[in-house]
Amino acid sequence: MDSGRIFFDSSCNGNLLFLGNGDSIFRGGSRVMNMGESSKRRPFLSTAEDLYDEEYYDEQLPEKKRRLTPDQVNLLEKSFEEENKLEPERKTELAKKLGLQPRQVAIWFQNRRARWKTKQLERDYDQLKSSYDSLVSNYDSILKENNKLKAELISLTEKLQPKEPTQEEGFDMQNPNPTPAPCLHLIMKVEDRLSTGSNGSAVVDEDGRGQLLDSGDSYLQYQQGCLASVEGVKSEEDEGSDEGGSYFSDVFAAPEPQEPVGWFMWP
DNA sequence: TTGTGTTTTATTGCCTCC
DNA sequence: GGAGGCAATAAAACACAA
Repeated sequence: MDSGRIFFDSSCNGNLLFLGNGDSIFRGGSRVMNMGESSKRRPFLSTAEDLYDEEYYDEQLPEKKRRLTPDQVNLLEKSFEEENKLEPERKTELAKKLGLQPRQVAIWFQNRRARWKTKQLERDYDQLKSSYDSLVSNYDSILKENNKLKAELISLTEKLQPKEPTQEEGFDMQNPNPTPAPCLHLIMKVEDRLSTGSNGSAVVDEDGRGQLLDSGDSYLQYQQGCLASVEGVKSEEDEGSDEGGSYFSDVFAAPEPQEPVGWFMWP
């Protein structure tokens, strides 16, 4: 395209002003004046009367870029609200009404659509952000509830801790390494389950052999018959809550009985 | 008054559709 | 291939603080 710039004649009579590479201003092909000579500017937002007063423009010729009057903008805005696309008929009609070139009307609509899009993006962003903030706050309260339950669980665990065998009770020759009480074992597992860390899902036997028992979803298969004895751990469903899923529903979903595996056997 | 940031008008180049 | 739309950009006009 041409590197020069074209401007519409201020008087809106359809003549073009052409700024060539040398910054000279041409009107209808002949040089009128250069940029230095064009420094006379009308004040911003002249009255509509001024805008269409030929004498005014005879004195003020030529203009570079000119803002539309509030009246022109109002009419354009109204038209934009009705329909943000511009059919050729409406364009020429509007241009006539406003005393502008159809091209100027088209450009105004184009820029207006761009502004609308930017605003729309901002609105969408705000909406997403508030939605995100609400999710974060929800998550925080769930986390607090989780911690509360964990603390409760720990305190109950301590209460259930088996006493150290005393001298009086003696040493059981038949069973030198007694397994922990089944329910205590379960509590330890559930506690693992409640852990918020990413490592909380893999269960390893706690006597140091490092054998992986479970990847996180099926460890209760070893503990049939003991679920009811865990106190203080309730699913939300038990409380009649219908919001979200249950924290423990998967934990308490009793699986089909399966063959116990190897050394990990309940008495 | 002047420097700086924002808004508005307009151009340019590319893309899509008919 | 021309018309029209859009994104990116330029530049004038304007607002405002220092």
